[in-house]
Amino acid sequence: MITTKDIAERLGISVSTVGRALADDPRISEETKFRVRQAASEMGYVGNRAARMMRGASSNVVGLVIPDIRNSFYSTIAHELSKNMEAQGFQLMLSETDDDRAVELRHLRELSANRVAGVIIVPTARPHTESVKLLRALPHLQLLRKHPSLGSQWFGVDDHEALRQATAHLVAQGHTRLGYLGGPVELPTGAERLKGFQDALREAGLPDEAGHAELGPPSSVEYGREAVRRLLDGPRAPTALVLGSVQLTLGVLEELSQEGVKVPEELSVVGFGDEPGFSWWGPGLTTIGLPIQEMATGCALWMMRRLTQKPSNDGPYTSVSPGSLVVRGSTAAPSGGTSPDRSG
Amino acid sequence: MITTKDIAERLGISVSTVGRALADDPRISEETKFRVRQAASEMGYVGNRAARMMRGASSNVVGLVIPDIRNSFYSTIAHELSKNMEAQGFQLMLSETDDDRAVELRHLRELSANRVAGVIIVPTARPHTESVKLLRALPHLQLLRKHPSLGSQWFGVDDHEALRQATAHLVAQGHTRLGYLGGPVELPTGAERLKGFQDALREAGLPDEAGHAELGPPSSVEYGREAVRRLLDGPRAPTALVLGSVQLTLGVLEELSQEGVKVPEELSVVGFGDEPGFSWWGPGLTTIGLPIQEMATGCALWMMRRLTQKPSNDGPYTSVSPGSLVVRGSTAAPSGGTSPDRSG
DNA sequence: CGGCTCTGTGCTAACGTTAGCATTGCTGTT
DNA sequence: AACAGCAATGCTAACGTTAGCACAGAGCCG
Repeated sequence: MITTKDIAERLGISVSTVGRALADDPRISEETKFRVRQAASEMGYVGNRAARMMRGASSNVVGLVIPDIRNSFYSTIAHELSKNMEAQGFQLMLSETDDDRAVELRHLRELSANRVAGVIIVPTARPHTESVKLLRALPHLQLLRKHPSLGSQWFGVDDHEALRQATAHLVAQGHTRLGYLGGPVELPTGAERLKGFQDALREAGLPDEAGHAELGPPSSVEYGREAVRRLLDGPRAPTALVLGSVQLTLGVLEELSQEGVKVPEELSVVGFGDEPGFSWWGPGLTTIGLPIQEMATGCALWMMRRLTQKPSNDGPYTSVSPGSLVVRGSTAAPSGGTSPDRSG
Repeated sequence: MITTKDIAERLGISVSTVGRALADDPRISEETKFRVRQAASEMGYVGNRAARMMRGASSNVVGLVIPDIRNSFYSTIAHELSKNMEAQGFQLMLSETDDDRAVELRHLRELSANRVAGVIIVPTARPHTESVKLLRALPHLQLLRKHPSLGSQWFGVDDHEALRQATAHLVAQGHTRLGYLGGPVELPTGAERLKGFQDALREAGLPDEAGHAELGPPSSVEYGREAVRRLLDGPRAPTALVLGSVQLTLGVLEELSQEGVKVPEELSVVGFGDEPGFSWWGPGLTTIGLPIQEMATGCALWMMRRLTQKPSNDGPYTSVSPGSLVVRGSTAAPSGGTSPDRSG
């Protein structure tokens, strides 16, 4: 690798002068600057950021720690972050945890060793103590999930309200036997979404038995397929189904198509997220649309401001984006059930 | 940040001893090792890789340079790479080019400045000269697209054969007016796919006018929508359509659903890639399935071997994965057209 | 013509880590 | 007793870059 020393030797000048010329220092004559730049370009010199960092310069890398990049939820976030950060000369280090705290810890150790400038993380359900320690030593931002022992900077969506709204939509159509399929309560998002489902039932005056919830790994398409099969084959099969994760929705849709379940006649369905394909699934999937892109952009801008501005504005920051129900054809009144007008 | 010096001072020993203890050097007594590890853990010491790299250690970061992570093609690749590399202690730096050579160059400059160990790249159509220079100074691996002035290590799919097969499938069903929608010929993949389409027609003895190709940005869903509209509204609308990119397929499917085009009665369609949603689109999308996951795994293993083994096996390496046609319901004989048996 | 400023450049130290060589006490051998 | 060998540790330099200070020469003023 070419260093400033190589350039200096070739031109018969000192490394200081080379360094200053490349930094466009006003004290260096234009002629010297020209010769240095010329030589640097010819020799293929590329500054060594590791060395620069040792002299106190900060890294231009931000770590993104997410469960799985294949989930379009997260790939959208990665894209928005990357785009916004590239414009300001920052790079993105991608770390996938697969929702495994051991993997999460290994990644955070690596990110710390590489002295990243900051970390944007979707934490696992219960991060390791060391993970928390490592994160707290860095500017960090939580995304979607919010863990109490981490910093109070958080961007997320209103999970409770989103699921409440989706469930209320079904209840308003007369459903009294509802199923919910989502992530475990150990995850803050899982807990909030389940609560939104349950609260909507309670608000409608329905008994607790009206809602049956199946909870499992939220990133597993396969689990979605299994769970919906179990739900429909069970003794009190629901007439309506609410979903609490994108991947589970994908699994459910595949399974329902394959099994030929008639939607909305036999079963009403409300999905989670709005993927390409949801609009053309069966009669069109009614689903909870989330402003992922806006959230990701906000997230990127916050981190960039935090890293480029002098006064470290570390005050608590929380941004909650509302979801919005996209009504398509997959929801209707239950075939043999109560009418939407349940005034009795 | 805690350094070895801090630990040394606290324990009243030298930095050398601390460094050796942490490296588990056999010359250091077990007792000292224990005390050093204890102190390091308590003080939250995290080794500084920048400093280590200055002493000649190589980076544990590999750059991944792709057009757009939202394309599930690429997110699958990123996932497989990340997973395989994490197991060996490597990290992934994600760079999106949006197929813009200026952005590509900026990213490669950053990756070089950060002294990444290697780069896996899906190059833009015509990378900048400096980009080529930067890449050639690093272990690098091309993915999908193959640029002649870069190294001869390449992982890709047999684009020509995949499109030839898809087109032949339609021709065998009796179609004589076919449309193709794909990326520009400037991209190696675009050129190969178009050629596969054209060669299939030629092999079937069809005249050149039998195939009409529309070429445009392969990563634009919106372009897919526009182009299919243009194609169907044109004077000699095709009875069958072959697609040459995942994103274009997504756009086409959305547009066809929305416009209520009857598939396969009015139009036969063969998609590209096999996304969730393709199976439940209309009558089920006949599509070109690609072994992305296997390819990505191979790619990761190659790079890991290249970076961890001593003899730099830089010989030319090419791995071509075949695609496979997944036949579903979106292809059939043209309604008013020639019969499959065109023996005349 | 001595001393001043100004311009352009060089010297040196420092960042955190590690490898090579030096040093200090021991123990065991002749 | 002298010395070799060994275990455990310390000292120093080096990696590439940059900031602070030093310095040489030129031009200018009194």
